[in-house]
Amino acid sequence: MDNTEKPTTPELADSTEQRIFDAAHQVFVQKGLDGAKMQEIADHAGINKALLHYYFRTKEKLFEMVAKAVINRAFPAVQQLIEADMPLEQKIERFVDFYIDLISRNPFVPLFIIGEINKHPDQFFEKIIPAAPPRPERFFRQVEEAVAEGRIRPISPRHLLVNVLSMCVFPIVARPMLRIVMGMSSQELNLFLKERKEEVKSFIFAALRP
Amino acid sequence: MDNTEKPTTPELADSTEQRIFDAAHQVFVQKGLDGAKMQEIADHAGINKALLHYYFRTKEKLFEMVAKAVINRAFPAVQQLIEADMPLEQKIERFVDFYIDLISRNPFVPLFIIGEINKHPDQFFEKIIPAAPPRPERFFRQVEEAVAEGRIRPISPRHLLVNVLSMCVFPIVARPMLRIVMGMSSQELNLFLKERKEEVKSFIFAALRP
DNA sequence: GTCTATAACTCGATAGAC
DNA sequence: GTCTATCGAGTTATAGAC
Repeated sequence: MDNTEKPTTPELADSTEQRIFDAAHQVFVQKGLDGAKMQEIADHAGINKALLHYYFRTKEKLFEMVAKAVINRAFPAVQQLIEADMPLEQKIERFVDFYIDLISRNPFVPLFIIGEINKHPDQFFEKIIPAAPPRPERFFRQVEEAVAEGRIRPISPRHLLVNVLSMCVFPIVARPMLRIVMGMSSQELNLFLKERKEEVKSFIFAALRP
Repeated sequence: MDNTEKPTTPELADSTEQRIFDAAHQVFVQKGLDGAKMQEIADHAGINKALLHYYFRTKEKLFEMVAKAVINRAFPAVQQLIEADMPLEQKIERFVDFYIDLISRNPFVPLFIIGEINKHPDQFFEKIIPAAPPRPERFFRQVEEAVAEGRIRPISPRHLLVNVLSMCVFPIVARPMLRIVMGMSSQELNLFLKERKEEVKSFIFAALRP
């Protein structure tokens, strides 16, 4: 099963360049810079190794473009929602639904970002870091207001955001580890992950009761 | 700053073999099988590349030993606590404290386990998987009892365990990503992570109120 | 633009002196 | 046990024909 979302720049759709880029995206995200081989990317794209270099010069440059695309795709989606003009409770609900869907469709992406930053911090912080990182201040203010109004119990807005993120992202990313820790089969785990949206939302709202 | 816990088999402490193993542990856990280079391990250990092969034959064998050590160090600690004879509430408190400490001292370990299972599932499931994985059934029963007694509100025991795990592990593992998402400096992030133990515990107990 | 062939290089592994 | 030197496999990158 491959549920990786592939990026598509519309004007170049189905061009050789795009096919290479999509193949590289898939392979790099799953195997990382070191684990990915140019031959494997070429095979996935259905073309010859030499063409990779014709279009992208080096493996590093190709990786750099893929990594940038991944980052610039992952963060703005979150940003939009988190900055939206919407009551706090509704925002949290939508955030959980949206984010669990997003990660489920791209289960390797968070691991890719975190792992590659750990392995190649220089390249990442020099060349790839996003132009416009999310600005969660508005969300933070909404939480503070809700606390002041007594609608929710007192809580640090940052920790709330991190708690929500953690419960959405971690179980999907850590799938293989959960199987071991909880002794679940692959099917059991899939069922379990399907229940997550509702479970996470009710857990959060239970914790926020005044 | 390097806060990686290095394993030490006492009788061999400071032997060349142990120095190599410690170096390999550090490098493999941070960079994974593909990213780690034998030269780098040799440099860390302060000896020559050839000695690595003298003591451990091949890179794969060395990796295998390190991976086994990591697994057999990570899981039993969790298992003990989760199976302990202790009231649910106290168990959760201790679990959060203990686990956040453990991961803080070994921030790369969860990522290492998850990443390597994704990249080399065969090797992992054939050779490295622990003999005795955690058995969370007792914890699950305790949760069910507490629910039945009305001490806590109804909740799926599995999801509770995963929520606790997620909130403990993810923020530390995803440190570099959090810096971007929340726009924090390195110091701010350290402070933030120090507050986590108390925040997580109060969040969980708030969610469990009947 | 795309391919085949091959050069250049990286890295794990071995031989052999000490 | 430890080192230097080197080999050989696997990969990235280039040359050159079409």
